[in-house]
Amino acid sequence: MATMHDVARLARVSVSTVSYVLTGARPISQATREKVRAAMAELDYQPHAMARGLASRRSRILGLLLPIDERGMGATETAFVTGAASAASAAGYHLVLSPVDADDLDGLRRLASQRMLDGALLMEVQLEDDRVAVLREAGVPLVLIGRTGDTTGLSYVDIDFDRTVRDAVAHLVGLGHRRIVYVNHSATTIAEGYGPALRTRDAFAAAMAEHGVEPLMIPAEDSAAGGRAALDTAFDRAPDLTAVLAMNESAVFGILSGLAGRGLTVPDDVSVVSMVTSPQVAELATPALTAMTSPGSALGRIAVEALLCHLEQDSAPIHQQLLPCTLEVRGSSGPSGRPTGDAAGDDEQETQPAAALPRDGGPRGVPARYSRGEW
Amino acid sequence: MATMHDVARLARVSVSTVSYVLTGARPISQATREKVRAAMAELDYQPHAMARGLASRRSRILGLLLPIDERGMGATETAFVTGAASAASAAGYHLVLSPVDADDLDGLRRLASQRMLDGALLMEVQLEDDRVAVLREAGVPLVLIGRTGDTTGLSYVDIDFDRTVRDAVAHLVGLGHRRIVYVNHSATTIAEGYGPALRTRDAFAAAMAEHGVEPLMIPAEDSAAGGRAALDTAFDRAPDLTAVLAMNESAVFGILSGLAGRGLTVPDDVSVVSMVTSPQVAELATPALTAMTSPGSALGRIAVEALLCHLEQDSAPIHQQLLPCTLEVRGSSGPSGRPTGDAAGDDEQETQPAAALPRDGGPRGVPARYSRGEW
DNA sequence: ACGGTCTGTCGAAACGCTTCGACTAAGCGC
DNA sequence: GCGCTTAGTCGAAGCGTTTCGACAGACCGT
Repeated sequence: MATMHDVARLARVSVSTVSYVLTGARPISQATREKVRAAMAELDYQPHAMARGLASRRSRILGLLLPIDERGMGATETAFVTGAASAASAAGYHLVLSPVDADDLDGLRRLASQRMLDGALLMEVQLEDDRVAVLREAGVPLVLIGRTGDTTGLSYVDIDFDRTVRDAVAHLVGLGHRRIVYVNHSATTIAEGYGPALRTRDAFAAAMAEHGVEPLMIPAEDSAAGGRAALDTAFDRAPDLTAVLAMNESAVFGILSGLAGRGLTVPDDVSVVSMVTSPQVAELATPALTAMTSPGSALGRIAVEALLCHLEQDSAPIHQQLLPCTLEVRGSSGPSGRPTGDAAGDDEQETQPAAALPRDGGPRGVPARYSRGEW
Repeated sequence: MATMHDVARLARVSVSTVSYVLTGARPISQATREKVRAAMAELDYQPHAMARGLASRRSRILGLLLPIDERGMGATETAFVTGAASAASAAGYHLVLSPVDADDLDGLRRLASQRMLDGALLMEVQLEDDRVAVLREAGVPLVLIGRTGDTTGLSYVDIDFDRTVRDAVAHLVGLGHRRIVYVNHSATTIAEGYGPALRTRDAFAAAMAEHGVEPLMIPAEDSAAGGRAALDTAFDRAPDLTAVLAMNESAVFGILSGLAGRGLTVPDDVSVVSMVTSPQVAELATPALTAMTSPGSALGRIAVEALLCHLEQDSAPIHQQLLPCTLEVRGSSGPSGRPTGDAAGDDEQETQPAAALPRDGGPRGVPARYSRGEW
């Protein structure tokens, strides 16, 4: 392997000159630069990552800290990871996958003190997450995926659950549905303070209230059986339901089969919309699921870019961004045929001032569902 | 951050002594060792990864080379990745995720010459894969996930497709099925020489022949619609079919819905077995899919361990290992009720000598399906 | 008492790069 | 023509480890 010395010798310049050609840290004349470039090409020179890292104190390695999660990653997380990896790679960085047990704070501290990571992405952030404090103390620039309860001074990217739920509810209300059941994660998951479950619960209540209809939430275990059980409960408590909004990818398949078991057709009798779902999974169902498609890989990319900003100039402002899931209408949602016969329900929607819409929301006064393509 | 110098000063020894305490490369007296340990603890010393890497010429970083694949990773690949990451982490190594376009050989060469990777795992290996040659030239120790056509001198781990198909077929034949259709990946995928599609195709033909029944393979696009289409073709060509074995996770859901559309019940009228499937996905279907569960995370772990062997002692023998998917019987397979009425079909199975079983196969002479738990 | 092997320790030279200070010319305003 | 800045280059000092050769002493058989 050729080193910088070899290049310098061949180009008849000093090592530092070669380095400056590479990094651009100081001006180098056109002529010299070309000589050096030629020498590098001839020797097939590649800078030695470790040496560069040691000297410059920057490893060009980013850490993706994922909790060791026995049940494994879902499609959304996977998309996130690959998105982050591509973005890092495109920027000339490497992404290391570090599984750290969520409560192995010592392990995390050790990892951080090895000075191998220029920065880190923290996945599956809890509302209260000690890992954040550990990494901050260790001086590791950080971007969260998800949010802690208190986000002051922290950069994060997360799904805009509020907007996502609103869009989903607007879609269903727009189709004439009034009795909509929200199937959330399990009761214990909610009790543990799992952010997405709590945020969507509240957003659902708010969105329904804005449309003047009553919210009903049912928790469900993350499984097909859990979904079926939740459906039974749902019919107990709201026999006239015409639509189900489900947070829970596994449960939604149980709901589908539960409906079929009751002799109900989707979407003619009951509409089903799945939250935070990947197209691949949505297409598995019959009919294919109308779903809020998670911005998995975009989240990954944005998180990496935000982190890189912090690295390039440490005065960079903190980056806090929410991305909504986008509605993709497939076969599992349709007009409500049954109870209420009233036109569409646009009026209720107007009662929500446009000011409540997130930054990039459509033109003022236009309800969200019209400003977003429903391909 | 404390350095080795600080530790050495505090412990009143030389830096090299500290180093020897850490690496064990030379004997150090009990007393000194404890002094040094104490100093390290007091200063909260952590070795600097880059410096160590530069001096020792070993980065303790492994690369996971995954092709940039727009349609993303499936559950099996994801499990593989997390398995590999945990194994690496447990061994004190880091795993970097390097998305490299499958035909960007220059990019790969560049990556390899940065000397950042001690070794690499190559995912989604094709039957002909130039990346292998590139990495070998660059002198990067390598373990393949999957196999090239010619595997001489190469270490790999892969799914034992042959055995997996055999076990699946044995399960169905044992249930009395005679007319079994194999739904493979798409015709173009097969034409491109995608290993798993070819290997399972051949294994299916062989397994069926051993049972004295005629094989029928239908290619299908990787989608629910593709599965439905394949099912139509299947019924055209074999109206009396009683079982479907499907390679293709997406297609299998289409097959299920296609069967329902024809008024056929699973498993009473037709049994369905899915190949290389994760439990999570299998549970989504109704009824839950009897499936060959892929050993995703075990593959990852084993691959990493094999790679580490090559690093520790470069004389290590090449490691070639196949892991079968394990049959998990759920609700989608059952006894064939319809055409043939003959007992079970054990006799045909015995014609395959046990010698063909891989290393850890059950006791000799016992058919595979009895030696494996069917929980 | 004498080489000879071990054990335990040290100092210094790498490892391959970045970066700082210094120096030389050249270009500029006045 | 004077000092001043600026462009372009060099040499050397790190960065924090590992590792090699050297060496002092202890322990051995003879």
